Amino acid sequence: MADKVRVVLPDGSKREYSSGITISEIIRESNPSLSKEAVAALLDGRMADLSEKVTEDSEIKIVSFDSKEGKGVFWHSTSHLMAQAVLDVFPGVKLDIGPSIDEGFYYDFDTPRPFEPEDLNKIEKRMEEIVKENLPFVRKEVSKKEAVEFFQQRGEKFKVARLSEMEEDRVFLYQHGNFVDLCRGPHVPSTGVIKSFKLLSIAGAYWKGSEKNPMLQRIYGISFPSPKELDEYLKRLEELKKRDHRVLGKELELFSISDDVGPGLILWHPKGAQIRRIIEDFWITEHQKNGYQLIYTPHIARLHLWETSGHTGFYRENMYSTMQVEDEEYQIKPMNCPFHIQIYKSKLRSYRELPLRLAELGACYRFERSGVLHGLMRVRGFTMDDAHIFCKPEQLEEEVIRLLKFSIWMLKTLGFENLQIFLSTRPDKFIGEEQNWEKATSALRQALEKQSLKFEVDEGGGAFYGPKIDIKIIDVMGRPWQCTTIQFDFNIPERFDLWFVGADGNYHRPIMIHRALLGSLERFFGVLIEHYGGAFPLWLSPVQVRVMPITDEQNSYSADILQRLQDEGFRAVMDDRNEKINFKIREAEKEKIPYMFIVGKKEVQDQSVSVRKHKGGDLGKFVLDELIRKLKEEVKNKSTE
RNA sequence: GCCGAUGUAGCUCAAUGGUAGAGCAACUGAUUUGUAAUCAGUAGGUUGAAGGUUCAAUUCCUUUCAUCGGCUCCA
Repeated sequence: MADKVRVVLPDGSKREYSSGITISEIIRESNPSLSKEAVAALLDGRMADLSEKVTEDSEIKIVSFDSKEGKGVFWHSTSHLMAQAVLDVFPGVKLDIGPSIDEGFYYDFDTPRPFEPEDLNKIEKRMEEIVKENLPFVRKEVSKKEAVEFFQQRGEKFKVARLSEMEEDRVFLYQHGNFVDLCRGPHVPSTGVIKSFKLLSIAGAYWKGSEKNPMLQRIYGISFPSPKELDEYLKRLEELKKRDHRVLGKELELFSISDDVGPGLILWHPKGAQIRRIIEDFWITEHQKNGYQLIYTPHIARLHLWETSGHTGFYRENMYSTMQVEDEEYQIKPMNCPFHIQIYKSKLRSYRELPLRLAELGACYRFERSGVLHGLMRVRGFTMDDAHIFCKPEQLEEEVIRLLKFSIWMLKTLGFENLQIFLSTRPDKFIGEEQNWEKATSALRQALEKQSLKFEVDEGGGAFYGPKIDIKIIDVMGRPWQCTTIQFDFNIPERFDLWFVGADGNYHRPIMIHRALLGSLERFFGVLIEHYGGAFPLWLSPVQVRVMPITDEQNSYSADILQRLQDEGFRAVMDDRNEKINFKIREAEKEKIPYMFIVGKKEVQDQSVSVRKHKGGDLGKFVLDELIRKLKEEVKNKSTE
């Protein structure tokens, strides 16, 4: 081992240190301000503890809370901190694992009795004490055998079970105080770094996520380097609560779910239905412009159809039971594709007809387990904005390019600028020819690359019947939602024995693409509500203008304005109740109506309108004609401002 | 489906083993009002449902339905 090591520092400069110096010493010496930020380090690109010794020439980068990795380290360390507190407060509890997640961390425990909400306070109190003790996290390398013995002795059967599945011979233990956990690390230097945390919820979670395994108790939490950041995070949670589509759906009278009707079944109230209708009209018009033909298909079909499609096999658990009609079994549809295929099959198809694009807003019913239902986001009855494209293999790529363009344009028009694209490739279990998979997957990839779209590859994430592209939209709160899905299907054309006559006069198998752009109208509406926080842009808003006379002397003038607005095609209403203008404004603001037209004596006198914009305050007086022109422009542009 | 929590007026919430109360909303009346709540009055409940314990249950117990947070799954 050399006496001296040459180290490339985070700022790119090089320095010499005596061998065995720790990373944190180097950082503290070379850049004290960085040392405060650092939660861990990258040592030659490998995640390392700050306490790790440097014994070779190497490059050091710091990992701070600002980065994804840094957050992971910080949260993971907090989960250890919490686990210690849990063991201190509830002796006899057994440990499973406690990773960091996208937002925060959790730890799974095996407990004699479930945790109660008050337990979280007790655990938090103990955590605070441990933070004050500022215990260092110490890393120790041991053989797997030693680790097994150690945890066996402590009765940590889940740890032992997980260890026995690991392939490595050498494993790492992390200790702070009397708490020892099996862990790859790295960790923050000491418990004192974790200044600010909150335990958020308790949940049951199956061991290793499988229903066959026993259920453990999971505690979720979040932590930050400063109380201020925690505060901001909790405020964000509040904001999310306010935007919750279930809350807004009720407040704004958009939709409801009735016990008497059944869980997961949506009642669209007039205002929600109005928005849906606008989206549907938009969708229909644009599909027609884009070479789709609209169709309608029934809600039920003979069970036989679903046997042919294969759904009774691989999709059975999501299907409702059949109903008996004149000694025939009928099935309510979980998908639209078999119907669309019947339309394809209704006559002999020529290559000249391809690509054939059949589109339908089709209502589907799927059985979802009671525990997974969630407002509009996860329901049992929903409307897919579905289409099936039948094409020749050589048309694939162009078709996918068209699809991507169409989908992205539509999502952006609806207000979603940020998208995430995923390409899912062949899973282990698949049907169809391997070379077809190759062709199709490369068509998808090429289509993405030709438009220089950024995408992630989900290896093996495709359906068993074909590869796919998924597009997720990122809403205004930064959350991803799955919408568009473009899936190839090698299965169904075979099963239904689909053909077209080629230019060569021979029969050929068409390729089929399933696709949905918005996903389902229900889920998309849910996302839309949360994205806009219920304050829809003018073109979507169920009520666009509310005309509000100040006293009943202006009622007739207001009625004229209302009539004019309605004649011009606006969704306008009048509030001529015997109330103060402040009160009317307050209600209109709460209902998030985009424009309030206020008319009093002055406006009647000079035949004008005072305009107030939702959240925008008083815009001043306008001539009605000019105003109508402006608003029409705003609707036409589908402006999201 | 599983684990836990919750379920009281349209909404948000309170209360006690002795037959439920507030604010907002609704309705009625007064008020004629200038950019986020005018005042007064009236009405509103088989306390999610069913069963049990008890002299007495909204409260305790059992079952059930639904919702919420998760697990699992997905448009």
